[in-house]
Amino acid sequence: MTKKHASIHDVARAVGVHPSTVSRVLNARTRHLVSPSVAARVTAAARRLGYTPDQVAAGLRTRRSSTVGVLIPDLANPLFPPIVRGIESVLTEAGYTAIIANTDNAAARAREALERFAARRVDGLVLAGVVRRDPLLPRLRALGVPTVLVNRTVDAGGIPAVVNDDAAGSALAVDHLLALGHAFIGHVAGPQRLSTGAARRAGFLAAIKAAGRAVRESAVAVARSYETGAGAQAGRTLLDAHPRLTAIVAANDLLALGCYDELARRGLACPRDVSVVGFNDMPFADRFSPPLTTVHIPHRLIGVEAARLLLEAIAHPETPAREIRVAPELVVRGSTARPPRGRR
Amino acid sequence: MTKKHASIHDVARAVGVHPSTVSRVLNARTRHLVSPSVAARVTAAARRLGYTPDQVAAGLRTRRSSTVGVLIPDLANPLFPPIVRGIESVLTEAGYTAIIANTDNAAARAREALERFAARRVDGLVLAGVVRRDPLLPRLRALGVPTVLVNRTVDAGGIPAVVNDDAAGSALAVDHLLALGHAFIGHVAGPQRLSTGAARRAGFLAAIKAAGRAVRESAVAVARSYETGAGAQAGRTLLDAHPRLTAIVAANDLLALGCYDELARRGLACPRDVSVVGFNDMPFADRFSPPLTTVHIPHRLIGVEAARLLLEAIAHPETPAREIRVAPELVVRGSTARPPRGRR
DNA sequence: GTGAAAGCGCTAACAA
DNA sequence: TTGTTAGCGCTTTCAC
Repeated sequence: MTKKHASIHDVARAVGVHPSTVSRVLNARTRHLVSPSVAARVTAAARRLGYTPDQVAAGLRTRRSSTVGVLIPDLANPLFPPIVRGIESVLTEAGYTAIIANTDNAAARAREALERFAARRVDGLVLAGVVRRDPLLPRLRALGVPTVLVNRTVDAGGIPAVVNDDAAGSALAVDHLLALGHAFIGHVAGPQRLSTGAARRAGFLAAIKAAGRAVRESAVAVARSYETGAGAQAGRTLLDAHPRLTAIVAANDLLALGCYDELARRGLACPRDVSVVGFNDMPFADRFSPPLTTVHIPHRLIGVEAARLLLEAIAHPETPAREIRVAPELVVRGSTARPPRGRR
Repeated sequence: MTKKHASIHDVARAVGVHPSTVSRVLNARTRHLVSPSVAARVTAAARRLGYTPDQVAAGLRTRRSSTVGVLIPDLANPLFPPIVRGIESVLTEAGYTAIIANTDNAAARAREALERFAARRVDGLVLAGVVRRDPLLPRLRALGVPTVLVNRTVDAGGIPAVVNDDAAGSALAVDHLLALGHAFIGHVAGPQRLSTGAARRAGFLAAIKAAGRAVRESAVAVARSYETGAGAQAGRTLLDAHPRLTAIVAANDLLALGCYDELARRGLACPRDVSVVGFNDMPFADRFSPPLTTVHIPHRLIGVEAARLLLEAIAHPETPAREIRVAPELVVRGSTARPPRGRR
């Protein structure tokens, strides 16, 4: 807060009019209630005095903070900036200010952040990092703040959400590999406590089945986290169990990168020996070696839709929750090719 | 803002005590003024009623919003998330909430964001995207809000700033190339209206000179922006003018990537024919093809230092501005090698 | 150690 | 069309 902002009172005195009149002029919804000449003088005085309405004080009175809390796991994870920008763009447009907090996937930090949001009386909440059975749920319900989930969702339902169509994404990856002639495809799955991990895994299995292939549960290795190291380890498990595997669908790009590492460690070439498909299409995935074939998710759009849903929920709190599922697209690059001869 | 938060008044009534007493208990600085027994009952009632102090209302009274505005060009630029996280971590620790706004390098959007910050009565400002002669400067001064610059700085001085030691970074890159035996090194410079572009360019020239080599201004091509395409174009200019160049220092990693592209277009191999050094060490630079040798900047640390400086400025507004320069490090990877035979 | 009262800057209901 | 008044939830000075 700075030295001394001019107040509505200062403007009123300068014009020789009552403060409420100034308020009326400044508020678009009530400006027509004041005579044009006075309005003009008020506007002029406000500009001359460098008057900036105190939005916080206004919020105290109107009981709306014009503020939205955005909870994400980690801003430095390349997945989230586009989502946040999408959210922010529509929120700003609507006169809201987004407040961002990182949880680093720690439940305790998420809880603290939620309490800070509550202390600021946010008008709404966007949660980008929930787990399927999120411990925050009861507190959320108690708070009664309009909330939208984005990117990941919860098992319970009842909260509006905007997510990628993960099953469709897995199918895109599997069908691409099948079309290339791969007969034996493995899956490096993400953590199953996350909706993305579970949905991509289920989608993978369903797509294999839909193609009339044998579904072997052992062709799926679950990674402990969405990080490169975990991907390498899961890749190793998979390849140890099935040396004749010719393709891997990874549940995200980092896991795919881990698979790259494990393949290199074994002296296997990608895509010559084993094809790899990622998930997310993170920035610069086209610069990897080899350039990564991956399922592109329109992250910014997901953020935009989430913010719109939230504005809706704020305006009409009783509207039943709905889930928006956004369609992903396959981006074919250099990490997939036909399987080696004799392994089709 | 949600349905009905319990207020300090509710707590007071529950305990049968005056609201001011509740306030005293809740405020660490005045708690000792109230008897232990009453304090205990107040605390219990507050917890039972689920009372969360309204930080906004408190701010109205104390004239401190406990809020800091952070202005960045683009959150989706991998440079900024680590800086923001660094800022946020120390600000949160100190009880402040960061509000982020993106400018997309548009002066008009920066101005709007600044006004929104002013309307929220932020206690401080962190600006990450200033240009050397920033048009925001006069308005900033008028606002009188404690401000810290980060990552880039302005020519005028007088505002505390935390930046990378760009000259030192350029020297690191040049010396590395010289040590490898390169005799003719070019520079793809960043936009000169940005302090980083100017400082890295100056540092490059100075390092060449310090090594006793001829300084040719024409060995520098200035890119229009810090984007891949601009890097490719500048690289082309450079290589057209000096086909015998064996190494390029790029003013950031994206420009380096552009150089990769231009080299590929010419059928030149990196690092066999031409070595390339980047600047920033962006995430996954080690995954590029070839893995990028680059000047690592401790972005998170820079954010941390900036926030500390801001807290200092908020606490002691009259402290003279100082600039903190953080030391970069060279990370040698696969994009640099000895020059081709006959070109040393 | 506790209560009373004023007021931060604004909006909104009611009067004139 | 304009003025009056009350109060959002909190902190702080002053009395007791």
